[in-house]
Amino acid sequence: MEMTGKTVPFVDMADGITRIGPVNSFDPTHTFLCGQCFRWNRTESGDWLGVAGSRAMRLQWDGRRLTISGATPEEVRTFWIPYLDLEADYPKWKENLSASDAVMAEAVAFGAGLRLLRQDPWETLATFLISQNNGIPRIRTIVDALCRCFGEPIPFEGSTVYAFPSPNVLASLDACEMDVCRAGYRNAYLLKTSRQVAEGEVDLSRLSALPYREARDSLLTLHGVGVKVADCALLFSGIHRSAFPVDRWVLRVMNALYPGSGSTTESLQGFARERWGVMAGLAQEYLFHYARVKKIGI
DNA sequence: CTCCAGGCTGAGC
DNA sequence: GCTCAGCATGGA
Repeated sequence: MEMTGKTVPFVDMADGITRIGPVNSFDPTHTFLCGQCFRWNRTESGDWLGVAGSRAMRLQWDGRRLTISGATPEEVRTFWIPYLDLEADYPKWKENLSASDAVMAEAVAFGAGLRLLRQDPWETLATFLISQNNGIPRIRTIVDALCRCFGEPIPFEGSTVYAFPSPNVLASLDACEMDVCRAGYRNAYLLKTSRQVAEGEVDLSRLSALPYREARDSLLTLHGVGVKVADCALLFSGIHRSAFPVDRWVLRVMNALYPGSGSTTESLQGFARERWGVMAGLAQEYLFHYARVKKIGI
C-alpha cells in the first residue's frame, strides 16, 4: 500500500542533514535519468549530486527514505520538496493511468519511481533549446560547460559548483564567447532567446498564470522554440502538466499501440490530451522512459 | 564512411 | 497553409 496525500514525513537531523520519508513512488534513477533534467550525477558511492537554480544538494536514497545534505531543513521544506514534487499524489495518478490500458500500465510499472520535477523555467527552457536534434549525454556536456563558464559559483562541500547562467548574462555574450559550450547552431537560438527574455519580451514568471495554450504560444515567439521545446519547458518546470512534448520515441510507441490514432504530432497530442487529460505530459514521460530504456539501454 | 540524437528555421511551393 | 533541406557536433 502506497502513501497518498500531501503530507511528507520530515525529520530534521541537524548538522545540515534532513531525512524525508517514507516516500513511495520515488526512485532517483527514474526521476533523474528519464531525460527531463541534465544536472544530476550519481557518485561512486551511489549518492546523487544535483544543482537546481542557485542551489546544490547531495541526496541519498535507501529505497524508502531520502537523506539530504548540503541544504538547511528550511531549504528542504520550501525548495527541495516542491522541486522533487514529493507532495503530489503519484500513487493515485499511476493508478488512473494504468487503468487506461495495459501498455500504459507496463510503462508506469517500469518507471514507477519517476516524478516530474519543478525546475526553474528559464533553466528548463534553455536546456531544452539546447536539446533539439541532440543526444542526452552531449546535452549534459553543453549545459555543464555553460554553467562553468557563465554561471554564478555556488560553494558546495568545500568545492564549487555553478548555477545555470541567467538570461541577462547570456544576453551579454557574443556568438564567439558562447561557442565554448560547443552547442553548434543552437548558439544563435540561445543568444537570441536570452535577449528576448532579458528584454522582457516574454515574462517567464507569468506563464503559470496563463492557460496552457496561451503559455505555449507565448514561448513560441522565442527564437529556436518550437512546440516540442515549449512543451518540455512547461512540463518539466511544473507549470503545465498537460503539456505533451511528443517526440520520435513516443511517436513510434504510440503509433504501434494505437494505430490510427494519428501519425502527426498534433493529432497524437489531441489524442493524448483527450485520453489522459491533465496527466498527458506525465503519461508521455512514462512512455518515453520505457521506450528509450527498453530499446537502447540507459 | 554513414547514421543518429528529447527539432527548428526559412525558403519554395 | 504545407514540405523539406540545412543545420554543428560528437558518438556509434
